[in-house]
Amino acid sequence: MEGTRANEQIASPRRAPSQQRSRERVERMLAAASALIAEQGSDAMRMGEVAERAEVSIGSLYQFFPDKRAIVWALAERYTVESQACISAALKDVTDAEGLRRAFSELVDIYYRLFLAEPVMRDVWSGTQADKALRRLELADSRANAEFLVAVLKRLRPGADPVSLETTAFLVWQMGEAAMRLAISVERQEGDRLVAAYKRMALRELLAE
Amino acid sequence: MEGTRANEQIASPRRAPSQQRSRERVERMLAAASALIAEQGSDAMRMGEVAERAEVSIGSLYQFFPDKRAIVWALAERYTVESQACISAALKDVTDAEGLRRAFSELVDIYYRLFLAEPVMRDVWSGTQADKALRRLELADSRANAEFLVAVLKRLRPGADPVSLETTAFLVWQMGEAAMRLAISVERQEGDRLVAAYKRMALRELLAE
DNA sequence: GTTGAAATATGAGTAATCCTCATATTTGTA
DNA sequence: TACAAATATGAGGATTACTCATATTTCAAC
Repeated sequence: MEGTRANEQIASPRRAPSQQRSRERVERMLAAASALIAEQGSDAMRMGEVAERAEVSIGSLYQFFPDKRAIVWALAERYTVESQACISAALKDVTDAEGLRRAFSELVDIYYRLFLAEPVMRDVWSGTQADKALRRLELADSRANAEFLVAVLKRLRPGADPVSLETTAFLVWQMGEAAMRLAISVERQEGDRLVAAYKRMALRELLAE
Repeated sequence: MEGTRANEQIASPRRAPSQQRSRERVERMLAAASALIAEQGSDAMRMGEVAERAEVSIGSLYQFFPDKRAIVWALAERYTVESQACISAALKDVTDAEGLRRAFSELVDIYYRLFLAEPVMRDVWSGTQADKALRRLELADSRANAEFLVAVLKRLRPGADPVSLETTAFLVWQMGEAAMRLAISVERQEGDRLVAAYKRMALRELLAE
């Protein structure tokens, strides 16, 4: 809302830290940013504050991050990589309906817990809705995750139209993210109910026909 | 991202225009804002630009809108009121499964067309994800809309647990909004498929048991 | 050990933007 | 006509993302 100019492209890192010293400092910057986001949200996070808390100068911050969004993006990427591995592992060996039911259910639980526990992730995920470049990246990511589901569905329903399976998987996946965002922004008890309802709804769709 | 301070409360209008002259000017301000949002998004919209295009001074703008978000919110409210009437009308007289199927399907189509046609609405709806105050308002609104669905479901499944119906309706509704946002941010053809898939999925859930 | 180039560090300063406020003008009414 | 309330104005205050000229550190080659 403030200095963000056209909100379109994500700039590439200004320079990758190559020395031990700078790598440590970049870690400190990310840790400081993470703490600040957890405390007050990425919107209220001030670059000067990040620098101060990381005990580096504002100039150093910009040496490695081209702009404010790049910091948020760097944090988001960590979660992305981590969860992709998790998803792949959970769905890799599913071969029947019962297996899908179990794996999917567990995956949803894991995500839900993650969302509840990590304020930074929560913030970053909400932010992706408004930031066009982040949104595109998130969609690409979501598609990649949906592919794991598609692979399972192809095994379960060999005759089905591939495009239709893609659509279903992508939609189910995005609905899941929306359900999580919703669940964490209401009372815990209602959130639990919503997540459970999403699970039912998604599985009904995935196992249909 | 810029001047937005703590992103918490929505300030009330500074003053309601009571004279003919000022009412017209406020209309011009809203029209200017709407045009600018359509062109470049609310994030890139500059208050100075709104004032200039509305041919009023920056001071006049702030006479009636306490801050930038208030303008977006004023525009959002118009859509909200309008669509609430539409939803109510569509679902009011539904009494059987086939009726629900038809009404719901039509409602989704209307919403989808609205999203496709109105860049301002699109922008505002994405914004609600990041802005906490707007988000709360949107959730309240969504709950109100879901109530219309609940009323229908209670008629269709008198024996069902009311809390469960509430949860289902609220979830289905929020999923719908997420599906719309998703559909309009991909290629038109894929968007159509996603909306159709959402319809199937939602109806399967609404008509289940 | 010296040297020099590349990497890194610094923070005062620039630019952009939201919003305020003291002041001036217009409107409606007694 | 007089006067208060409503409305209009725009220069300027306050923040904040981000730049850049300059200083320091690292490290490899000799």
